[in-house]
Amino acid sequence: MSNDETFGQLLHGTARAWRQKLDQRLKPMGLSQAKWRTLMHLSIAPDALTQAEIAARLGVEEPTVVALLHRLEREAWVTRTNSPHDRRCKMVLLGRRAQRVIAQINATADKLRHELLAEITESDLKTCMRVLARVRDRAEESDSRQSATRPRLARVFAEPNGQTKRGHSIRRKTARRRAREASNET
Amino acid sequence: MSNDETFGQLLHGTARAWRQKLDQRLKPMGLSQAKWRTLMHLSIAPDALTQAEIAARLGVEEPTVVALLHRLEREAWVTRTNSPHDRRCKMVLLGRRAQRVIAQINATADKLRHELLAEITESDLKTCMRVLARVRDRAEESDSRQSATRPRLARVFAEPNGQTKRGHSIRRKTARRRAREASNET
DNA sequence: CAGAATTGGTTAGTATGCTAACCAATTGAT
DNA sequence: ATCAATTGGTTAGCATACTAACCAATTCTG
Repeated sequence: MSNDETFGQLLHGTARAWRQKLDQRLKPMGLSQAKWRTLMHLSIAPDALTQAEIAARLGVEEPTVVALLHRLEREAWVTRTNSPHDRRCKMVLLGRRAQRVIAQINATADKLRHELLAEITESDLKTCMRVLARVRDRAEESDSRQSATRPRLARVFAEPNGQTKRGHSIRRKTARRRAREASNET
Repeated sequence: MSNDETFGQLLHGTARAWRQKLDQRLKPMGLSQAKWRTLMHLSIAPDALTQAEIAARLGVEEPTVVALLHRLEREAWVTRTNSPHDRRCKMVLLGRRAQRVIAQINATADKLRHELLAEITESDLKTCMRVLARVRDRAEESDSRQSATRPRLARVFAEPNGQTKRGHSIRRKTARRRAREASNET
């Protein structure tokens, strides 16, 4: 009773501390975790992304991305243009500024990661990640059915598949399946 | 490279999914994770708590607690009164409403916890928690010194000046230690 | 004891996240 | 071809968290 009890606290506390620390490190560069993650996904993607794709990759809802991109655009990190293929879409592009410093930014995040994970055994880390993935999947399961109107959140990870002819038009469902495969979490 | 890379994502994704799920379950009762956690700490504590103590137990900053208590008070979950011993302090008390349903609320959270942690080996869980605790502690370490004005986090390190005049005045550090003991994380 | 430092609490402003409700465009089904 | 459903994006409104700046009370120090 008291031992499980702590898991939630611990999980949140750790996530919070991690985010806090990363934000602190990125701050001098005018960034935060959310912004950095967005830029990273943009820099990894072979083509420009739509907002929906960004949302999927970040694992957040679209309105969140709208606000996030507003801030990023305001600070000239990204540009948004209408897609010529689908007038509903807006393609998001890295601004020059971001392109210039992206490597440095990623290096910062990498460094922090290695710092925080130093001392952790490879095997322990694996176990931990397996547990986390399992818990996350459990938590994301629909409690019973919740029909099927809007698809739930799809987590997507950057995968360098150079195709996507129409580029911007990855279906959510497809993206989700792909993500799962690419990250062998299932 | 790609395996560590995911840890941050996984950590946040899991925490997010967990919170989301708990919020979803608590919603019918008019609660959220943050509110529930606050009520839980209040119900566990032997005496009324001050806002600073609540902040320490929740592991968040004081302004966050202010807003949180505003909402809880507005919805009649708690009452706040001035401390007779220290005119700076406000004691926070559980309202009748909360007292009545607190057990049910906790049961809901417990149930979710067991659901999400089912299938996880006792040993794996232990490992995972050990890793998380280690990572959190690493992340909370001050990078170098961070001056000395206000203590940074709620996880505070004050002087062992054991006074505690009238009992209600538990120092932050004490609160922190207590929290740790109560959840046997250390 | 007087001034300095610390502590409890608040406000203001910002960042991230969510849901609900909506419009416009595209796709699908008949 | 047309009407319904889906999808991309937005806005509005809320919840939760932070930092910075501040006031008031208490405690510490010289």
